[in-house]
Amino acid sequence: MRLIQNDDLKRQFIAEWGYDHQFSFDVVQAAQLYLFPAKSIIVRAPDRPRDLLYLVKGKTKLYDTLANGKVALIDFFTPPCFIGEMELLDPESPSFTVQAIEDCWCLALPMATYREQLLRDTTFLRRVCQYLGRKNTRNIKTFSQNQAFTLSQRLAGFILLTANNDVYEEKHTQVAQYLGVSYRHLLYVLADFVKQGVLEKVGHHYLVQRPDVLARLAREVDWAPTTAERE
Amino acid sequence: MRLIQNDDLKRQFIAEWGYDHQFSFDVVQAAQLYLFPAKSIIVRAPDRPRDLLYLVKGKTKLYDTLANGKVALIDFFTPPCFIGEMELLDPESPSFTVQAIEDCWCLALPMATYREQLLRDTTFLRRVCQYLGRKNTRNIKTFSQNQAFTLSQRLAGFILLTANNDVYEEKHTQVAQYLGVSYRHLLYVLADFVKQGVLEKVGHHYLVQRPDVLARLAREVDWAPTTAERE
DNA sequence: CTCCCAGTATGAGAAATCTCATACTTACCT
DNA sequence: AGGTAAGTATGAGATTTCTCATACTGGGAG
Repeated sequence: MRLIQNDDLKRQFIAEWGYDHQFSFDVVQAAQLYLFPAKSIIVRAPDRPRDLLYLVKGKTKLYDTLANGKVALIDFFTPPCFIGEMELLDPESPSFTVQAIEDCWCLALPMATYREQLLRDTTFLRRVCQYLGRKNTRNIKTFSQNQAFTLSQRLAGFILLTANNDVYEEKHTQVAQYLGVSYRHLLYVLADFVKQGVLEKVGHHYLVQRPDVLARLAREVDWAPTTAERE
Repeated sequence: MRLIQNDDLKRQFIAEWGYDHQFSFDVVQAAQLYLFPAKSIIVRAPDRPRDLLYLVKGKTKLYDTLANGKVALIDFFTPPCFIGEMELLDPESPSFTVQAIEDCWCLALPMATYREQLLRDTTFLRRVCQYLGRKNTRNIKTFSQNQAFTLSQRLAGFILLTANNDVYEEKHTQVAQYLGVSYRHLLYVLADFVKQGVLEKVGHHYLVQRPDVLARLAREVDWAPTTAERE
């Protein structure tokens, strides 16, 4: 994680996603811009996040650590989107691990300083409600529709979503669980992609050779990673 | 829909679910208690709901009306839970149809009177954020886990959830879509339940003969209809 | 260094589920 | 009365996906 002291870039991100409209006070000064390099951990459960983050560029994934120590993929986020809002608002809420898939830029408000103010800020609270409500609606629609698709279609979308620089290297066990299919079947379909020349296997990861073919397969699948939907 | 003027019953419901803790002002006087009979429509899209409701007893289902006029099942609610909170908080949000599965009791705050006050009430806003956040977390976990189960297991849970007085009479087309399976396959499994004596077919609906068998099948399936989780 | 575990890998047969074709019924419109 | 659309119903064959069995690998624990 690196603090980026570039006010122009910060202002540009703020304007791009309407960050300042999410609050009733002036956050332009208060917010810091951070860069989380690809694969770095943005929030590590069970620690509580130190800042309220707002993802303005990059893709992230969210993990849960199960009681048995296993790690389960839960969800994906793309800009614009809050990170750590539940931990701020709901002291009871479990916290999850968030990892950068590719380089991620985030605007950050330190909770230690702004917690009380945020909890009293009705503009902010209403925004979070809207954000959560829409996310929920979309997730439900997405999930119930996606059940209808075949694994090769859903996997195609998943690979496009999680690959970084055309390198796909998710753990098969986690992916099988996330996509709700057996490990065996996942490997069949992956092998099939390789046979068709869509992927190339290199050691323990895969290179995406034909993103176009994957995109065509995934065409109808509405992956809809979570975003805040700028106003 | 019937207004129930029974202050004792109202107080009892308020206490049972901690309704008064969801707001920073005194709602005990302000709230009305309504009874929505089984199968009646609680909110009809695209109308905006007139009241902010809080379900305290009964089960409801939520529908979306698609562009083509078809109706899609979206979600289910059990007490305690808000109804109409998104329409209150997010003017952009589409509104959905909510129908009572069985007799439903709701506490109601007329939006015309309380809208502004609610939008300024940080206690209420924080509660809704928590409610939406938890609902989201659970939905995601539930959906991704449930993909792994076979239709007979998921259908068993679905029947238990939607049956009223052991009568199951959902439209097969809607259910197939909701559960993400083909109409054909749904009918196969239903026919199988009948053959096993778990269901009995009577005209165009089914009687649940062996809820115990359904419950056993559904045992591991975490249906988790949405609730607010009392504090 | 060896043991053991998690993750990876592959085969074979079984099951769950899908697609397509075809009817019948009911409601509603004209 | 005829026409149409949606929902219901059932069969046959094709695909998708699962379960189980079996091995190989790399890395951490002792």
